[in-house]
Amino acid sequence: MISLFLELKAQAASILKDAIMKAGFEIEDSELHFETSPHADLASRAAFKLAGLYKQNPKELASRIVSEIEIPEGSYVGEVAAVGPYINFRAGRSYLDRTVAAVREEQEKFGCGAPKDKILLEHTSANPNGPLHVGHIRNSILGDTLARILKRAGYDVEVQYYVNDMGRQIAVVSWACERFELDLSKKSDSAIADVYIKANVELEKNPEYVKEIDALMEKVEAGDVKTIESFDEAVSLAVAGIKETLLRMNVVHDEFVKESLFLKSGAVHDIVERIKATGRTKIDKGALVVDLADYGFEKTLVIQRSNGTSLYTTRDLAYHEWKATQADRVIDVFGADHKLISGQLRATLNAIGLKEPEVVIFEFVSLPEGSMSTRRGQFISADELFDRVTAAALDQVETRRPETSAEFKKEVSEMVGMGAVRYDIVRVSPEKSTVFNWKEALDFEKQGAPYIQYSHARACSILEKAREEAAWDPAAAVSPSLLVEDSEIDLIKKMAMFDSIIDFCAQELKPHVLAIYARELADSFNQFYRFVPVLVAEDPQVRAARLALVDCARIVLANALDTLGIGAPESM
RNA sequence: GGGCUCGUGGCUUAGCCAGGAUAUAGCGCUGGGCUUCUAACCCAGACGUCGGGGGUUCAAAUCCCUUCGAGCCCGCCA
Repeated sequence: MISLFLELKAQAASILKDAIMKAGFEIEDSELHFETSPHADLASRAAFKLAGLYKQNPKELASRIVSEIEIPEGSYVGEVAAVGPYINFRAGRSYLDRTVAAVREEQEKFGCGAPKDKILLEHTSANPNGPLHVGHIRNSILGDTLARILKRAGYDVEVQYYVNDMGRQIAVVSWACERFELDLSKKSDSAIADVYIKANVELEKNPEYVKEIDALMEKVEAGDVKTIESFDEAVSLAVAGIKETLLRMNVVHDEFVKESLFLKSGAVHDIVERIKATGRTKIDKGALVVDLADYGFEKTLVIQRSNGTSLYTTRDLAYHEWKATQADRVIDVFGADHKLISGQLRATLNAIGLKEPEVVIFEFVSLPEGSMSTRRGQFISADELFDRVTAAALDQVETRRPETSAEFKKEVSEMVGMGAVRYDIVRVSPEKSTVFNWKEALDFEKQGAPYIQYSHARACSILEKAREEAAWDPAAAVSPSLLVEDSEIDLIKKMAMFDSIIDFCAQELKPHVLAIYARELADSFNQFYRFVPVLVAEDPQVRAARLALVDCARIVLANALDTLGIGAPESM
């Protein structure tokens, strides 16, 4: 079904356009300039535009246009008024009633769009040389939330993690596993990081070891079975740990695709030949480089080392070629350090006539002492963050709900803690760089995930009580028109926005907008909760309508939380 | 040195691409509210040269120029 809010906007546009024509002016649809505003459900600045075109006073134009307004029977538009140069539209009763009905009908499907194209989304793809750290999870959370938004918007989304199983860093890991003992009493990715860090210290001290690393890489590229096996072993250990961390975050990948696949299949060789065929390549100090000057890149892109081996970039080109055949759209979530290389990757793909990925870039998360680095052992692991956050959440549950079972406390603290982490990261727009701070990460006394979850739990609690009193049937017919309090109307209007928010986020690839919406929705519900009694409402019809509204709020809050990948506890 | 991104009350942050109504919200601060459906809540208040300077425009946080500050990139690493 079509989005309620977008339908309201479409109806407002048509009404406004008719009135403008009747007033004797002409205007393009794109010049109606609708916006949401605190003064109206929809406000048009069209009078400003016409004032410029017809050299007249915008205030007078607005009131003249409004005097020509005719609202058709059954329209979602309730009233239109000129306030200064603005033309303000207010949604009518049918819009509110229709919203309540739609949420009750569609339940967990509310906000879902019509089926759309296939999208292949890649995110996280951290090197398997250690555990995920707090920088990586910005990628995971952004990517996973995006995937959830796109799915709800109607896209057929497949999510992939691209596993570097043959780069230089993995050669170092493999070399490290031979040289140092793995402490397998630890989580496997953390054990890998330990030896990887040691190996890097060793390599710094004795640069001649670099030759051993080079030799390993050449062997892998040549298909040496034993070396490949030892790489695989190390990679599997790291990936197993990474998967555990992702699972705890509620981040889902459909497929883990290994880089080496594209070398084995010959795809890397083939794509190098095709790039050569464009005449853009040349040999620079023995290495094969691509000239992308006409795409605005000063520096050439190296796609083959002087010893003939491939690079990450080369294999990534082959991976992207394959992805292009798998889906209508390809989306990559990368850190800011990939800005240049992803631009060069896109240019190269374009040069050989392949579909380019849409790249979502997020800026860095650093520590007060500087940027994070697995190699130098300077990072805070995601696991440590999760442990400390859920422990802090458990403290809260223990003081707030001492009477509950240990199992309940554990479950709720996991939901609240992980929700807090996800929300904290997704609420900030990706182009903002951030500095990680423990005090802030462990602080629940702010309008974050727990606030939204709490609103959901409150709604559930009311419904549970109503059920206990055997006085509520969720499917019973009600009259939404009885919902006339300001806070009721605000809440309904906020719920009606959900599908257009999903739509916007999917179009702009901006998950933080949904995070903000979810908080505003919780705000609206909490205000309703504070000012409007539900269970003790005197009129049974009003009580039934309000229970239906609480149920609607529960549904939309749950849908919003689900799209953010955050658990929705029924009690907390 | 060159490129990209960011700079909004003490702190965090929305709005900027598609310029317009008193600049968004949270934390913190001040004051108030649980005999009423979970107070992880609600209400009220104080706090702002939208980094600085110039320009375009009837109108600039938003567009253009310039300058300062921070982050990232400019590897035969990924």
